[in-house]
Amino acid sequence: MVKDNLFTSYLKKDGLKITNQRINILKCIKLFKNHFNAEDVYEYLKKNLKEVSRASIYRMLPLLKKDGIIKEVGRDENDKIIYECVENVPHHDHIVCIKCGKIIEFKNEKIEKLQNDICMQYKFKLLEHNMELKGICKECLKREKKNDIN
Amino acid sequence: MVKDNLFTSYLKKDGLKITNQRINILKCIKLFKNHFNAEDVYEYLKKNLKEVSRASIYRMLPLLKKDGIIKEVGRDENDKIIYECVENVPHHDHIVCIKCGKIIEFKNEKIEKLQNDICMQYKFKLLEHNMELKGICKECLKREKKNDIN
DNA sequence: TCCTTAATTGAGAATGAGTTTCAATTTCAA
DNA sequence: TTGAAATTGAAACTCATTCTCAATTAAGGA
Repeated sequence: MVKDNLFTSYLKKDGLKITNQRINILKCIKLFKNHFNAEDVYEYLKKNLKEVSRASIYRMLPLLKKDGIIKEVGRDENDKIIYECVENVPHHDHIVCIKCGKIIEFKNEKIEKLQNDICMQYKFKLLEHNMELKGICKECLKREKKNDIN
Repeated sequence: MVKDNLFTSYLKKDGLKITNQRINILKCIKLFKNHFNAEDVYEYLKKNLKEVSRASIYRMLPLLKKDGIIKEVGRDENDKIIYECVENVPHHDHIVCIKCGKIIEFKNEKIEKLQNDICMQYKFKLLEHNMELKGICKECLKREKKNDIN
């Protein structure tokens, strides 16, 4: 038997049964202020004496993604899916340096507006977007120029 | 011994030995006008009597990606990495319906301009960008409304 | 052309993230 | 309280990708 609380409403709305495992997974992902993967959830719950099987976690994350609670943001170096909790991580886009890996976060209202316009034009209801600019940062450009004096 | 041709220049530039396998892989990916994965390359070469081992293909694709010949554009339903050959697929962005999977391709000059401005501002040399808008298409919205009359 | 050596290849084994199976457990509506 | 249906977890499984290593090959110098 699980008491009613903030976390149950999502489960109920989605027609999912309220189990301790699901509540614990939900509580856990709300704690991550940054990116996380399935293993992070497993480890966190294990350390905090709320063991949940990996199977349940791997079953839950795609559901949470489908419902927009979390967002898939890529893969890490071990090919694990990286997630972020939407309400914990305010929306932003990324500029990534392909040389040194530096990441700059930014937000541009004009682009967001244009994205909305485009979706209107195609009669799409826009729910989210991902934008990643890839290039070379100031420092790496400097380094490259130096090395060109061969 | 492999004759010099259009495909060898890239390999030479990168300090890679010119092998028939590499030439065949290069020829193959230049033929794909759309997305492809490692298995597509393997199957194509097999059918065309130019068998190359999967190992060689899986070794080659990350090199081609690193050098900007091909681009990683996501994962398919079997979790295979999807690539596209940069010079074969003119630049565009995507609107994806999260309900039915429909993909619309578009290009917006204003957004491209703004992306450039942003990179200038952060002193980044912009090389490429990925933008994906996710939402619900007209048809799926209609279907949803219909089903709401419960 | 012939050698040498270092890179490359391919077959098959290994890896590992994620999925599935199924018996046992739990939820929850009646 | 009860029972159908959903959920769980341990372990087996899947399968894309990577690794291993012996055999082959490219390429530069003699």
